[in-house]
Amino acid sequence: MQFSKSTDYALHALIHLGQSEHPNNIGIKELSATLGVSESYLSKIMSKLRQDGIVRAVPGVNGGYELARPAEQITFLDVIQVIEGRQQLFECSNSNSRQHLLLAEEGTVRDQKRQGKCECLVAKVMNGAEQHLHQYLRERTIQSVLDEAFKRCDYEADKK
Amino acid sequence: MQFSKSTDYALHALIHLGQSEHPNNIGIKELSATLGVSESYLSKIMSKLRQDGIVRAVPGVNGGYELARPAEQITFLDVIQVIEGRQQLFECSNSNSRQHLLLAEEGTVRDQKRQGKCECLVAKVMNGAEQHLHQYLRERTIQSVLDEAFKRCDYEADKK
DNA sequence: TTATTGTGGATATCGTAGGTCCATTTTAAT
DNA sequence: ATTAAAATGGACCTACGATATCCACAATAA
Ligand code: SF4
Ligand code: SF4
Repeated sequence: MQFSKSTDYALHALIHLGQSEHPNNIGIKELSATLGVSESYLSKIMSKLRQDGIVRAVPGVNGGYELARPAEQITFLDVIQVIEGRQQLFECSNSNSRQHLLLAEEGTVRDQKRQGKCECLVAKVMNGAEQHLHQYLRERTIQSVLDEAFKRCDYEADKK
Repeated sequence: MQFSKSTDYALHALIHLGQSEHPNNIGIKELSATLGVSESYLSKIMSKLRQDGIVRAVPGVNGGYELARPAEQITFLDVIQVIEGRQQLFECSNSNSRQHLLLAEEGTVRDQKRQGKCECLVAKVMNGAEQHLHQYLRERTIQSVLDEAFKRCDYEADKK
């Protein structure tokens, strides 16, 4: 149960894009050099981010990547879901077991069949956990990290 | 980013142990039949739970497993950590990159070296998320699921 | 003493994370 | 229009962990 390295890379890449003052785009070379990740691999990740509308990409001379929307509208949850996929944290694997009958919500058996969803007591706890996690990650954006970094920078400057 | 099937099995096994009225222990055969999981595999999982003091096991005739402590003292977090391990949700993979210098806490560089910990801005967000998740999972116990199941049972009985 | 039950090591399979390479396509600059 | 720079996507590779099985052995209560 860990976030993949790709998520790590994606977050750092987006932070770099967000902090950049350049008017022009940022190429994979610069990103690769900054993060210390191979161009080949990083480009796969950037490609995913583009497909999901997190960044824009332009090929050709002086091309590169830029954020597709303001950094304050790119949440950690967005990034994580693009890279890790959107499967649930917990997916029941044996809803046909004997035990299931005791824990599943009898009253909504028909709803389960209709929607393919499972609202048993175990899943309820786990899905609740997932919702909490998502809520937290929805409140953190690329911009919020940048803001904190700038704040800290100012503080360091003041000391001198 | 998903919990493993083993975690699923472990939770269900513990719920079965907790709900059982039997004075004697419950063998792997019964657990296997109830959950619909092979004896071989399930015994591995039970073994882990035993090593971490969640259940007690006794071999021999009429042996089996029982909870090592009351069900209200076995949290979801306990179970998950035993099965999934205790690695962090997020572990930085390139703290030597150029970018790291901008985000890491300059003022505590020496602390980082001493403790081997990383308190940068990205990790701060992710570790915060993990703490939230853990807090939620600490508040749910095997007993709390059983209680809800009983409550629902009574409700169903009332309707009849 | 013995039948029963859990333990742990060896082994197998399979999917996926992590990564590389290259041919192709797209674009801006000239 | 040409060309060089840059992103794209497919093929391919490797290592590792999740899932699972089997069996010899240890422990225990009847
Ligand atoms: S009780 Fe819930 S988690 Fe357990 S088998 Fe049924 S649906 Fe799955
Ligand atoms: S900023 Fe944090 S997450 Fe990023 S490389 Fe440095 S320590 Fe790792």
